[in-house]
Amino acid sequence: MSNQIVRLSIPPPPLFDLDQCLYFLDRGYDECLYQLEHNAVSRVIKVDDQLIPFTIRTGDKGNILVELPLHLNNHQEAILNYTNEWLDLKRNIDGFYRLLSDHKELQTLTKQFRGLRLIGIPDLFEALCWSIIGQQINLAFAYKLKRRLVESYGTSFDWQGKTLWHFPSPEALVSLDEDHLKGQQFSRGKIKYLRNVALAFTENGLSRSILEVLPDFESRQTELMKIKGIGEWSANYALMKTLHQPEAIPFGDTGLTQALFNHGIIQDRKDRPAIEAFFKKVQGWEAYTVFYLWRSLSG
DNA sequence: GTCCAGGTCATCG
DNA sequence: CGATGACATGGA
Repeated sequence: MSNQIVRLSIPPPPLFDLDQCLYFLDRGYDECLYQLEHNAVSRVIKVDDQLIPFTIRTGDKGNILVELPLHLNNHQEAILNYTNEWLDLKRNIDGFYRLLSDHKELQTLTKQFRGLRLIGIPDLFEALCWSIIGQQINLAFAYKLKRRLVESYGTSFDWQGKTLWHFPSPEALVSLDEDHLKGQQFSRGKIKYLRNVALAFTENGLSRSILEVLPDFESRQTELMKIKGIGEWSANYALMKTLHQPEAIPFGDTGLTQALFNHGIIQDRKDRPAIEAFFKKVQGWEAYTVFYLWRSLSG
């Protein structure tokens, strides 16, 4: 009955490799918002307050296979839209590869990670909260904190023997329990900032679509930085991961400066003018460059 | 114990 | 404006 599955096959766009994307998703961190198996990833999305589970796996001939429960078949389109956003399937990244090929230090990335797409965080609220959680702590710890937040305030759906979690809603985090989160090793600062972000959504009407209507990168950045706790790094991180805004560069990011240093592009990690000068050379593909540089950190 | 980690804010000159 | 310090907490 309800455990029957529908399978959809998506032809892959040029310069796309699902295995590269899955490999990026599986860097050894304790991720709680999707579950990886061999050649597959499963998660839930929310449509009109209903949780819809699905799995993306590699099919033959490089095709992308999307699976969903038969009784939720009416949500096919929402799942496909989400998949397109999440894995950035609709973008022609020819220009990016041409640019990298011309770059002495970075051309190796086009071979190493061929077909990798900018894996996004389509939910703006989640991206902003994740940026706050990740501020100034190591990633392993950040994932631990995120799991605690999600399992305390999020929602879950059981499918195919898996419990799939969805990130908490702004409404759920507005009324978060400060002492509880303190006991879960959240700092006072992070707790306050998370609530500020939640309030921006519930009280001030912030949303992804509000942001999209704004005319340019700077106005979106300014809008996000009105929130106490969202600085330049967090705003740009969210714009990069949620809107795939090409010119979003998370300045100050330790991973980014580390990677630029590793590739011999900068000598001094605090030399912002040198970093800006480098990114001028990849104009239009800054976010993609950042993403590939991050990828280069984990082998 | 020390140093660092996918920063941000308030407070100075 | 740019510099500086406070904040907070686990992991190597």
